[in-house]
Amino acid sequence: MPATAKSPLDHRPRVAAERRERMRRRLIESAMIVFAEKGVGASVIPEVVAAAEVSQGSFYNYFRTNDDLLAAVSSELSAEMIELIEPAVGDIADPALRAATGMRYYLHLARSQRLLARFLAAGGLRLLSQQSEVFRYLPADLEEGQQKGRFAPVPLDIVLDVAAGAALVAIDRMARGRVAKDYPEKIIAAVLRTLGMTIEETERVTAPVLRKLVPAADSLLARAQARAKAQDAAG
Amino acid sequence: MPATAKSPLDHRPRVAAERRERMRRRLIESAMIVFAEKGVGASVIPEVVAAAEVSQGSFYNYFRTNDDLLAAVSSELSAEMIELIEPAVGDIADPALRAATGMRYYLHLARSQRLLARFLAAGGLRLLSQQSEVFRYLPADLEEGQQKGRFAPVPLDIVLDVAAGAALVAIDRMARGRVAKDYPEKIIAAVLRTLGMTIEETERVTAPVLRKLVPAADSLLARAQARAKAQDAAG
Amino acid sequence: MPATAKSPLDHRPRVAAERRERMRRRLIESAMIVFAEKGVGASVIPEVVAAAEVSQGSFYNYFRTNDDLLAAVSSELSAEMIELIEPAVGDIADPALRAATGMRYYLHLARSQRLLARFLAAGGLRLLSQQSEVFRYLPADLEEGQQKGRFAPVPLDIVLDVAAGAALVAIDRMARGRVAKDYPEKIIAAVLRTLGMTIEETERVTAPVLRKLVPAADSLLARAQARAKAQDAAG
Amino acid sequence: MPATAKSPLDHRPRVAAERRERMRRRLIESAMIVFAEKGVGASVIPEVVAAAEVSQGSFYNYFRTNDDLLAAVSSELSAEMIELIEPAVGDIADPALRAATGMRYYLHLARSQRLLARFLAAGGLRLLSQQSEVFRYLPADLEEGQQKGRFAPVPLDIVLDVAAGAALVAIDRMARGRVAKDYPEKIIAAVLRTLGMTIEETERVTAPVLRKLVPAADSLLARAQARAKAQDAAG
DNA sequence: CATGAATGAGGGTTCATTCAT
DNA sequence: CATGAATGAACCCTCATTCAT
Repeated sequence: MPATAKSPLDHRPRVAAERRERMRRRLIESAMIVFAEKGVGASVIPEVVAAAEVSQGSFYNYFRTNDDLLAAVSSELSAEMIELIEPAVGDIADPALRAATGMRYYLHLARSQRLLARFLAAGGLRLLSQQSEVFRYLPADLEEGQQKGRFAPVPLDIVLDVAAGAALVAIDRMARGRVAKDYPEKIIAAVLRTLGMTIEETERVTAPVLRKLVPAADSLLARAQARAKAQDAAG
Repeated sequence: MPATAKSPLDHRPRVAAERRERMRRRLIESAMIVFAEKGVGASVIPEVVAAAEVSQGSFYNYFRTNDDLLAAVSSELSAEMIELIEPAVGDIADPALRAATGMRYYLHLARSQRLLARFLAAGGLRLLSQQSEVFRYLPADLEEGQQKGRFAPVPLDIVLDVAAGAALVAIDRMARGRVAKDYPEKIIAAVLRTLGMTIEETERVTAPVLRKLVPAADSLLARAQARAKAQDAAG
Repeated sequence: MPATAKSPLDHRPRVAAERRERMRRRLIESAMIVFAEKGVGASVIPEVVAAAEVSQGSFYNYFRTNDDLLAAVSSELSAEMIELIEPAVGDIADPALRAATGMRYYLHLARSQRLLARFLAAGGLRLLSQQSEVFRYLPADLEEGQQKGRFAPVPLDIVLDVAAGAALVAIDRMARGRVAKDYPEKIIAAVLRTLGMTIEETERVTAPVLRKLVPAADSLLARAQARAKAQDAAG
Repeated sequence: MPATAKSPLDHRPRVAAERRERMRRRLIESAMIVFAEKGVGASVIPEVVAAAEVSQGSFYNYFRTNDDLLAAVSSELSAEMIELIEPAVGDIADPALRAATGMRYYLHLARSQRLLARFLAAGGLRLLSQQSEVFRYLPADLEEGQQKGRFAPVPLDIVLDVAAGAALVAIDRMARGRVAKDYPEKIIAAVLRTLGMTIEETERVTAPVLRKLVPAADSLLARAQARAKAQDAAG
């Protein structure tokens, strides 16, 4: 068949695939909201299908278990966060500044997207492993920083544990209520001190003004946040 | 009536109260094990009554909800941990050494008592607030240390968040598998570095040999751990 | 598309709705029988699902509570009774004769349908309010009769209370055992005497031969009665 | 044993029997209140023992089933009502006046004792048979009245059914809310009309002022009513 | 594929009753 | 006899999952 052929057999599957994709995204959005509300261990399927306005039966055409759904939300979020943050930090030369900035973006994202914070806090330790996507860049940055003498020769696996824990508690705090605007910077500065940086140095690398990261309009982050807000306003 | 004659009204209620107390402890032990296995959000009552070999109905003579039970386990554990650790650190004069030693004991306890680690990890963020009993002493130690110039003038609330997060992740790691014997010391040293201590100083205050803390034979810690081991061996 | 082609979207929902309706009726039938046996305050759901040969879970797709179910049975019965009786009395000109005949039909229906009597007796005072549907026409008849001088100027609200109570006790008696064929007439005559009618007059208006009211074959009355009889024969 | 002997063996059993009797009455009081609140079909034992401040186990030393308890309350109430009403009507010569006055006292008692009304209404048809104690005198009065020509030659069993039903509905109405002071008289007048009395005659026999019947201070009626009121005021 | 009713397993809870003390 | 803990049956209800249409 020539590439230019536009038979119905070409058209129908495509629109079907698009419909399928839209439905999947609707389910994931709803799931993120429900997980954030009820916790990742809860029975969410009924609420998710209600929120997504899909039939019970259809759900199983897309996901097989609760955990499937959680994994889908989680990996989609990871990907979107990386896509937002990576371009903003990838070309920073100084590894210390790069690590600090990446973590600042991460926490500020959670701070500005309350739903994201609530979802991540709800996931807790359980998501830390899957969220490792987000921490993908940190180990390399820390090693490079250490090799370049920006950090003291401390054990980096330990620092990574502390950083993960600090992020988790920080996100939980932000999920629960408002925090000061520079709360993320203070947390990150503390983490950087575990690397042996001086207080002045930590202040310096957490000082630069960040860009405002705004999720694409059709992203999970944007859509779910919008729906959650509408819901809060209504209910 | 001679003074030595115990009236039945003195004896009967006492043995009844003792029986009741034993039953309650059996349930709490079982609950700790089941929570550690299935998570604190799960529906544990059926498994708890099975493990305790009690009838479903009996359970409700002691606890009304899952959360009641969790709170009971949690507060009993808190109390026992404090009772173990506090005598061993209470009379340390140097606040930095005191804080470091307290945290070391806390993590080593979790390291030596795998069940405890699994329970605390299962509780995650949700238990951090209730476990605050354990962190009761830390804020005061940090403030005293800061006033005495042992720590840099960093924001202590931030350090507390980082410490909590670090402990949480450390406990989770210990719950999942074996770690090096000095893993707790390395975590604590990292936390102390957030207070501006030098690396040498952090090594010094995490160096002293600790006593071996051993839970009383009739404590929740000892009994549950014993039962969990027996269970592992059997099943 | 030709006009005769029924789209699947026309057919599928219809048969689904029909199946749903059949299921609902099965449950209501079973409920009427069980309520009549065990009383309207009892826990009937397990027996109803057993009698209807449905799963427990299915029940909750149709009714949420015991009271829901009772209300459904009750209102369906009310509607069916009105549908049977109203055509037979609606066009009687004399309000006294109309009231008397309506009440006679009501009691005779209960007399010929033992299950109905048992259900109504089980409901007792609790159903009187909901059964008010059945007594919908009585107040108007009485007022009209009073205005036309057929009845003495007695307080009608009082007469209505007495009529309701008399009907209740009569139904209870018929539910418990056989009564004479003219028992309803005697009860109604007594009620009419509270309106100041003479004995001769009450005999006159309760004398006409009534049609035989027979519930439609697919009505709740007919189906439940048939099932109850089959059950009695079997058990 | 001479009548003057006062051995301990004479004293101990007596106080024991008195204690037993007091406890029994406490349980019956509580039961009357709980039945009135929750209905006679409900599970009342837990609430009754709580209200009576007795242990669960003790309950079974006094009553074996729910129905036992209900029968006890019912028969005690019957006896007390008869004891109150009978002396006030027993020596009325005219059987019509006697029947009317007896029924008036009955309804006025329920009107002034809200708890009594609520209990009787809760019992509904189920209590009518046991309450027949109360209706013990009515059949004889009616027959005597009929023989003496005070009533028309109507079937008295029918009148008794109507009277019972009227009383039931009247009591239910009084249990639910306030009614006019002469509501009982109007109901009774209507019942008397079923006996063929003229309106003027029914008014005459329901006109006499009644004594105020007041239950003895240690009666079930008085004590339960007092406790129910205290409860209402408190809760 | 979408739908939504049907299912049955499982969890939560109450309650009548028994029994050791 | 009083007590109150223990029991197990029974009830209420939710939910994941399947399947006919």
